Order: sequence, then structure tokens, then C-alpha cells
Amino acid sequence: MTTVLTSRPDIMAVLEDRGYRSTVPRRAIVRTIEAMHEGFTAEDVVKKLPAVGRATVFRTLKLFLETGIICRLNLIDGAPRYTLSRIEHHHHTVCVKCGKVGEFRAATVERLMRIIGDDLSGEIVGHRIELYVICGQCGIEGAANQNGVHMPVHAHH
Amino acid sequence: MTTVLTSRPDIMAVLEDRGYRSTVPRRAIVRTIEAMHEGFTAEDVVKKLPAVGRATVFRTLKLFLETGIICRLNLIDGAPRYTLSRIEHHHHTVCVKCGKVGEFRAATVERLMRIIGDDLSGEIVGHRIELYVICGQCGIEGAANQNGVHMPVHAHH
DNA sequence: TCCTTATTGATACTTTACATCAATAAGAAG
DNA sequence: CTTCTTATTGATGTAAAGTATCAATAAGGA
Repeated sequence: MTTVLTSRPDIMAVLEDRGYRSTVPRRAIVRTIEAMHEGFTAEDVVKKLPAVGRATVFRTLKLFLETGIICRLNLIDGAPRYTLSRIEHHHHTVCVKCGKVGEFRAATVERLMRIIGDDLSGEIVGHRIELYVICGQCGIEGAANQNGVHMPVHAHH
Repeated sequence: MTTVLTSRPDIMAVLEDRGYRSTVPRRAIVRTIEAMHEGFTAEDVVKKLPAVGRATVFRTLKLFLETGIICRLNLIDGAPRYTLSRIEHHHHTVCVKCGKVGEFRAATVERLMRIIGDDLSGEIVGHRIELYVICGQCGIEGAANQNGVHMPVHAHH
């Protein structure tokens, strides 16, 4: 169930269908983020592509977000993390040790939303579910271990 | 089920139990955020308490967050929003029109987590669920209406 | 090849937040 | 009530994250 990788449509084609141009910086950014599995930050992209202006990176990520090409996760701490949208509607797991982002789907979630919606006064227009996990790899590496990404654990609200 | 307000313990008492001092700025901040229902930003507190230094506000909110006294919601856009923790474990609704934050509990959610956890490789250490809604009031005020808080709707991931 | 206009990059700026550090005030002890 | 220790504060500077502006450039249709 974790990280179901279905085939993804060509990103530039999606953009062109919407009337956006296929430019050198955009193609570079697409290539870059396709190569970065398990999520990336805006700063990651800026650093990997010194030839592309900072503003352009942020503009492009924003465009990709609006177009649904990428997802954004606002973590408890640190900069937002992005992932390529691989499956239509999904939710995220974030490893609290290494920051790796995974995706999952669960029909149960959608059913749950409908149940909760009946109890609320307002109308539900969207939802966001993030699971904080200790990923397989970090679980193995265990206690004697210090990693880069810092994630406090008071994330359970 | 929405916004169950159980009685909340005295915040300063909680802090003192943990060895923190009861200071003038801290009491001022507690009073302020207790008066602000439906969430607040760090900047809200800064503006309401010009006598309290900016750094102190951020430090104190961070302390409150670590102590579990307040919750933090990283919205899609704009500054993080905080709420007083009124109930032990809960989730949030955010109005995409006015930004008001509500709280809810649902036993179904906890059950769901256990079901999903069985399917994941890692161990779940926490979760976060946010429902994006159009709150009762905003729903009534309807279309001919422009509010302060801006919230894009691509929030359904 | 030309022409229109979306897009870019440089720059400056804003917002949010943290680090530093001397000055202050909590509160325990006497 | 006074003294003493040290947590806490506020001013200041700085960092990080992201946006606004605008002249220069390059996409891509004609």
C-alpha cells in the first residue's frame, strides 16, 4: 500500500496543454525534481540549478503546485517539502528521523471524511492527512545515529 | 462532535510544574491567547502586546508548543496559525475563506490509524489531520464577499 | 523570419524567525 | 526582608523563505 508508483504523465505536456510554455528553466526543474525521490525543498532545487534564478525556481514550484504536478507538505519545522504527485489523490508519510516523504492511498480515509463531514457545521472542501513515521531504514539504524533533518515529535495533533 | 471545549488546566501551573518561571510577559501572552478564539498568528500576539519584545513572543510560543499548550497549523499559504489546545488529542478544521480554526475529535480517526499502520513498513509515531471547510458563517455570507485571509483551494492532498 | 507576449533573472524588499548578550527579575535560601 | 543565583527578557542583528518590480530575453504562432 505504501508508495504506489503509477505511471505519471509527461509534465511538460500537461503544462503546454494548459497554455504554458516549455522553457529551458522549466525543463531543467522538471528533470531535477524527477530525479529527487522522497521529497525535496525549494532550496534543494535552487542549489542543484545555479543557472536558474532563485525567483524562477519559486515561481515554477508555485505553478507546479497550482497545476497539481507537485504536492507541498508543511512540516512542523523547517522549510516546506515537495513531492512529485504520482497518484491522483493520496496522503503522505514523513519520517521524523530522515525527513523522507512517502505516499499512500486508503479508501478508508475517504469514507471517514464523509462520516466526519456529517457531524460538522461547515462544508468540507478538502483534507490533508500526514502520518509521522519512523521509516524502515531509520528504524533499523536505530538509536546510535544522528541524521541531518531535525523533526520534533510533538507532531501528533 | 465539533469543537468540544473541555476544561483546560491552568497554563501557568503547567509551566511551573515543569520548572519554568511565571513571568509578566508569559502571563500577558497567556491572557492574550486565551482571549483569541479561532486561532491566532505569532504576529497577532506581537501586535496585541507592544510591551513584550518580539523575540519573547516567538520564544514563548515555541515553549508553549513544546509543552503542548498550543497547537500549530502550517497552512498552505500565509503564516502558521496557532490554537490553544483545549482537548487532549484532536484535529483541526480550517475555513478556507476566513481562516478560522476549529477542533474536533473522532474515535474513527484513531481506529483508522491502526488500520493504515498495519499496511505501512515504518512505525507510525504521530499523525496530523486537517479538514479544509467553508465554515457556517462564510457559507451564509456566500459569493458576494471578500475577506481578509487568503487560502487557495488546492489543499486536498 | 518576424512579432507578440509569456517568461526570465537581477535586484531589492518583506516576512518570519532565530542567535547573541548585557540587563533584569523570579524565586529559593537564609 | 535581603541576598544570591540563574532563568528570562528585550534590543539588535541576522538568517531564511519567498515575493514584487522591471528591463531583457526567448517561445512559438503567423
